[in-house]
Amino acid sequence: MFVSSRATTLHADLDAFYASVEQRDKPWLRGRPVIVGGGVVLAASYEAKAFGVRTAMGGGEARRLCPRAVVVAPRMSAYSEASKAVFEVFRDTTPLVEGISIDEAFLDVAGLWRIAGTPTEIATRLRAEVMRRVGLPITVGVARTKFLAKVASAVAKPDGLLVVEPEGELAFLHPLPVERLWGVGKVTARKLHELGLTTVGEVADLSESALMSMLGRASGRHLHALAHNRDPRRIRVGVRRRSIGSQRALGRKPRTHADLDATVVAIADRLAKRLRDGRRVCRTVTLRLRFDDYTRATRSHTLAQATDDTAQIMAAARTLLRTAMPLIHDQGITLVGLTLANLSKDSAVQLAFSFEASDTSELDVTIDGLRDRFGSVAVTRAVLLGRDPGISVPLLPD
DNA sequence: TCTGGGGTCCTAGGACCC
DNA sequence: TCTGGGGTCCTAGGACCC
Repeated sequence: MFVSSRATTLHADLDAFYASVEQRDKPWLRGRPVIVGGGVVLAASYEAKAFGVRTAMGGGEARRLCPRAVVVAPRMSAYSEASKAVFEVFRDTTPLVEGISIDEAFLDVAGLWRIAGTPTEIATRLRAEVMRRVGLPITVGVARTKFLAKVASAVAKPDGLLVVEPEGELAFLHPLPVERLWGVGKVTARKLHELGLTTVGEVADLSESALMSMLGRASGRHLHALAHNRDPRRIRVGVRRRSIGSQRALGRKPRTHADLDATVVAIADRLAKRLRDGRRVCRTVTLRLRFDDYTRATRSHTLAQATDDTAQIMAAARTLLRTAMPLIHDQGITLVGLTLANLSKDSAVQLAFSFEASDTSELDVTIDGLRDRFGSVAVTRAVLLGRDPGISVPLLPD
């Protein structure tokens, strides 16, 4: 696989995104500590972060750390509009944009040298354009791999630009704390600390098999690769969502089955609409519950046929809720949610047929027969079996 | 200080098929 | 008759990310 030998991958990440939008739209908030969201912190301005306020922190602790902070309610539509405007700037820079979330993306600028200059020049211009056109500060990391570009932007925050040239990769990466590795959260960090490992360089000194036995096959392999800055992933455009979900926190008030059922029905209705808006169908419906001791449970059901029908999704969700009721009787329930997964395009209601044909003309006849019955039929795979058992000749590429 | 809402990917066991 | 290995799908749970 081709991997650029130069630093041509950009990771662009808006700074304290929600809080920056609030400060942009409300000038009196500029220069002051701002917290978006009341129950938990959805975003904190850098003035608030200076007091130790962090995303996902409980609201009470945040206010204790920074009593002067202005707490504002989230305005999701404003953020989504700002995000769209920023992504327009991204796509005006290069068509190779891979969005990761509402406020960050990878950009591949490898082919732009002649028309747009060096990656550093492109990144500098990108930051200025986002500020000029959308009024928001953004940090850009530039490196040879996606992973390192993301680390670079995290290190350069806020309102910064950091280019890691190929010669300086490991010297940059190895002194950093293990928490900088993608995929190292609280649990993995604790495991590594218990083994006396605190820096990326110390992880890089371990063999892959040692890491695999400590952390499991996939994460061991993954961390070993990242610690050596091996990350062959290319930038991909147009990646489709694999699931959609919605959930509702309920507080600690006791809920009856009827309350929960009504909530599940409302969520199923919303999700089915989103599914149809996105021209997708789902096969798997998952009910998720959270209890007052913060343990969780899920119950899922996979339908025989993909659907976007509200009634069908609702019925599956209500059945799951009934099967989960024994769990609910014992404990208070504080959250209920649904996830729709196994998504495909709604036009791709797929039927699989298997039949034998002794030659291609017989195959054609059979396919014509299917077309008569089902309208359009796309043949996605056919295998012609030879006379000798065990030999198969692919008729069409997969 | 008690904790939102949106996602992704991995693991492991069991059922089932060849 | 006994034994087996591989592959796929489904379900439940968990870690992680923004």
